[in-house]
Amino acid sequence: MTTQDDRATVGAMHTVTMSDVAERAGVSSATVSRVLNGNYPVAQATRDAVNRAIEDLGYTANAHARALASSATHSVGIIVNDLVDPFFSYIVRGVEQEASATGRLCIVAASQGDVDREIDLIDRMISQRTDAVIVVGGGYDDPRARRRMAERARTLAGIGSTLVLCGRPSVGEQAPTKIVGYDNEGGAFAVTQHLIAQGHRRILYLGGPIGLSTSVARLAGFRRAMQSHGFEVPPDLVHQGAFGRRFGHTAMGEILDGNPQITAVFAANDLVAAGALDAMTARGVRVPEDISLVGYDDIPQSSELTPKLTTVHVPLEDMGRESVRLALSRTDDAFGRHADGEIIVGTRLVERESVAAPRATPWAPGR
Amino acid sequence: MTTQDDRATVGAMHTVTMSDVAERAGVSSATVSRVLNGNYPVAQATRDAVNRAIEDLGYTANAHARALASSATHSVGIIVNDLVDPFFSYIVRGVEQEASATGRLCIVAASQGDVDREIDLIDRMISQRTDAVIVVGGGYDDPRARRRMAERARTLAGIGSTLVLCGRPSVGEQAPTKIVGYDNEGGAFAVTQHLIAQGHRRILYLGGPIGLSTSVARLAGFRRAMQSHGFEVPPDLVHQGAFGRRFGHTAMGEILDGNPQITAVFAANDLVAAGALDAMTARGVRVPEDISLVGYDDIPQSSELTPKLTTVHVPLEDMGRESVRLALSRTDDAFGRHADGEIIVGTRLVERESVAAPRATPWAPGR
DNA sequence: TTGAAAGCGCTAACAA
DNA sequence: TTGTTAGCGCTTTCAA
Repeated sequence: MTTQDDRATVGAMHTVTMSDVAERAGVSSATVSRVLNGNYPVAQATRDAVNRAIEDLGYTANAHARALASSATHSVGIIVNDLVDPFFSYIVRGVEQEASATGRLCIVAASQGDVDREIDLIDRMISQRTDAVIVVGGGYDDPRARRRMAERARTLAGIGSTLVLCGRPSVGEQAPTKIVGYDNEGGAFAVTQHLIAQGHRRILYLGGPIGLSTSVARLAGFRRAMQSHGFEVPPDLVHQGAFGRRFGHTAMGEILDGNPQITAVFAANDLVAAGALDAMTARGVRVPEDISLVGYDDIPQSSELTPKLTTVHVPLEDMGRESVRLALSRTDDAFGRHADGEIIVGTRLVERESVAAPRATPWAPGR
Repeated sequence: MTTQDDRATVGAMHTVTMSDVAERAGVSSATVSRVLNGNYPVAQATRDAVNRAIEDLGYTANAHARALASSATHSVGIIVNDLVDPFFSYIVRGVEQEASATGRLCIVAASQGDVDREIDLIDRMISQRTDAVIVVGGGYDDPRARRRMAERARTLAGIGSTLVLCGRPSVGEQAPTKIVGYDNEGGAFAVTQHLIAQGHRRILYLGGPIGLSTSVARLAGFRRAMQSHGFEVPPDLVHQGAFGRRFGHTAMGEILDGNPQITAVFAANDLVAAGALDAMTARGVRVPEDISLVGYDDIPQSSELTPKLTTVHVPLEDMGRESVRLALSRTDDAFGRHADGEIIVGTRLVERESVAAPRATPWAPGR
């Protein structure tokens, strides 16, 4: 009577299908489908019989057959650089939450920042016919990459899906994408202003891959703020490279050893800031007494550093959630004005403990 | 000639299928399938024609139709508590790497520690017919949960898939699962030994959900080490609760304020250790001068704390990779002894800076 | 309220 | 080397 017994009875292992259930319940498979989906009236007695058969047989519907017949996959795809980087993992968490709240499964893949791999992954998601494919994080402004991306956007639109660019700039007006972004340049402008207001003039800009859209925008905001106050940005005070903690640590160490005469550091993201902080602490540089430090993104760890990091808050999890909401909202452009396919989430300066007024004389190595 | 033009020509949007490609290339769809899969010889000229048609039409194979016809999904499923917790995200990263190295996509879902939800997610993965479903992290020793899990394992085995328990204890000898684990109890024993060897006697055990297998094993190792030296473990020096940073912070704070007269803390994992460290630092407790601290897992952040944390290294990413390898290795038990369905990865004590000999008189609040 | 039957888009014998 | 032909397991008209 139990599942196990029945299985044993069956003998040769044969995947249980809907018609097995139908046979056992003495109905047609169409009826089984109806009780499973609950979208058509079925007599209570029939329903019970079917459910009992399902239970007895340990039947689990085949999602692929279902997808093929109904062309509804109940899944979303998401592509990130790296699954352990908090920037991405918080966004993934948001996506997963919203997906699962709407009964969808989440296919996630890591591109490791490789453009070709990213395109390849999108193609695989297209194969999966996911309801949306969400590409996260900055991209490089390569015309070829944009073109390929735009092509994918069209293909996806063609199959009733949506390409969402989350935290990544548009790939062209023509491409049918939706966008969830935030004002990178503005946020950078704001933190820089904050530093300037405290009296800082020689500020080091540290980190971020050269050419990555996110880097470009943050650096631009930094530059604009400096220039709007008539301050120069000497080339030796702009050190780009990467977004990781290790980069922050190494680069900051080298720079400090070169006696840069700076009073503040603008790290391109919080991870870089954390690394830079390590390097400073290791050299006896006090933050913020000797040198002030700001980051970007406000990943939760930032408030757990010593000192707590002043940074720009970006609602990562929300961005993830909004990405799937936006993708799923069928803005029927066929009828009149379509709802905007773009969401710009708010960003704000979070003042904590890593910024103070500059010292009279900048910190110098060799105590 | 271009993709776009052709699409425009088609008129009403109709998903491009294999027979569209076949027609355009003037061959049968079987031939298209052959060039796509490259598993049968196809004349070069034919191959070229087909590829051109694919290109022209912007054809992307439907993975569901493929899965249905071939019963091969090229996907693996993974279920974790929380995607942003480094313990899990490193394992997910390992799984994703290995999956994608073998041409598979990765379906990931978060259970938020909810047992029912976990079972539900497994069922959804079964629906997807993933090549493996990997369940990560400690479980509660609930007979009902074990039974349900064992049932799923059987179902999965029945469809040629595998349930992998990664960092989670067996659900019974009978259940056809594979296991990737590590010696939780032994690791806990080892760090505790280390603390004892330094001279510590009053050691606080902090964190870990009560009853969660991982917690249980770590606490057991702690107890065994203490007892093997004839030391008591007073009930007020065992504070369980959760695995998060916040718990570590709050609980440690309260305990310190109660003047516990301890010389060391064994945090159930690194996150708890990090939180406890914050609480200590905030109260002017110096680690390790006043109180020593150890953690568990060796998440990368641990070596970035101040002081760097002494902890037990667990190869999280490897565990993820091994989980999919193990699941995919078709150990044909039909023919003789099957390879062991269990991998126990090595664990080791990592001595860093957070442990020292105890002070003559234990730290007490109120400076 | 239920059943019959025609696909969904692809793979895999089996023939040719 | 290629085509024909059955399905894979489900949904969804269309009838009854």
